[in-house]
Amino acid sequence: MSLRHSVLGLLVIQPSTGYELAQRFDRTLRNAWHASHSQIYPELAKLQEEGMVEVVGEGARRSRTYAATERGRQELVRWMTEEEPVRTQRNETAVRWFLLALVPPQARRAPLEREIAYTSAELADLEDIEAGMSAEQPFRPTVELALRMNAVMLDWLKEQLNRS
Amino acid sequence: MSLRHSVLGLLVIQPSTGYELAQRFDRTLRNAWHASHSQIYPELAKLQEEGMVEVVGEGARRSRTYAATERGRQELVRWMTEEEPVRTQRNETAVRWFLLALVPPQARRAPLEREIAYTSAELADLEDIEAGMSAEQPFRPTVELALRMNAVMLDWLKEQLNRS
DNA sequence: GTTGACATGTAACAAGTTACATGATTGA
DNA sequence: TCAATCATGTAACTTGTTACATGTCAAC
Repeated sequence: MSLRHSVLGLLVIQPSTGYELAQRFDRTLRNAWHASHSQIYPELAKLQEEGMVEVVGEGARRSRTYAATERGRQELVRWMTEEEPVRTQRNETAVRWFLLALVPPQARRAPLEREIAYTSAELADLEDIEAGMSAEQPFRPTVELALRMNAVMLDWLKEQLNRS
Repeated sequence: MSLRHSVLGLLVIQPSTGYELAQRFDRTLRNAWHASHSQIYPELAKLQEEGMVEVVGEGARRSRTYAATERGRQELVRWMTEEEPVRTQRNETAVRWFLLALVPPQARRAPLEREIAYTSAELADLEDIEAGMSAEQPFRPTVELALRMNAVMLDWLKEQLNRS
């Protein structure tokens, strides 16, 4: 269950409301983990009960801003250093790319062009994020990795298109 | 639900028993989708009921070999070309790499070395697979993509280690 | 004969999605 | 005042995991 450690990590980086966390999952963890608000709110309640997070502010529209506690920060480091990673992945896009060879060549163009459009947009997005980041930002390396991976993917997709 | 189309795809590539499918998920779809036998067997039963797969042979130990039917093949192509891809991903390894910056530099070496070991092994594996593949194999491009991505990841991990 | 891989299945539980529900605030 | 976005929550359902259960076959 990476949900709890993703939430914990996001809150260590920056205190947020549940609503903001849902957005941050979609923006900064897009290519790593997905969580919707219906999962986030109950998880925040559980984490609070366990003393891993606390409410540090209340705003408009009954919103509560949560932050990780010292205990939460320690739990995150423990998880990162001591717990054996679960290597199972779920990525429908990767499944589709793998199965591309099974689509007859004439029908391959459409899905390939769709994937090229998607990946180009992702790449452009990452370039914008990188451009707005100072060199010392602790998360810059993560963006750089995503950037390199997306560039490799886009190249590959274009090669596949040229061959069909 | 990519389970059904992953199963369908694997069976189009090569007829298999449920047991073999479980192994193929772990080998060839490692970085795309995971499924365990307790999910595969009921899914095969459902796919058979719907005429997407059929039993093409029975072997030792009450094993049944399934293959995709024409209907199954058509459904797979329909899914690949017409259905809007679900872009949500779940990848604990990616979450961990993202959160690396939150681990104090002194504690970062251990997880980084573990990830380097893991990624090197994956890369070596992929190189073996590629070496045993003829140039015309329809799935060679997929292996090449995985190879390039793993190379990028390994480079990145080594950079991170050098910086900490 | 016994260990390990092959082979299939179900049940209980946990995690994740979709749909339902409600209300506040902002800006056009 | 109306629509969009902010904001939180729960319920029903689907998907996925872990544990339980059983039996076959080959090699040592």
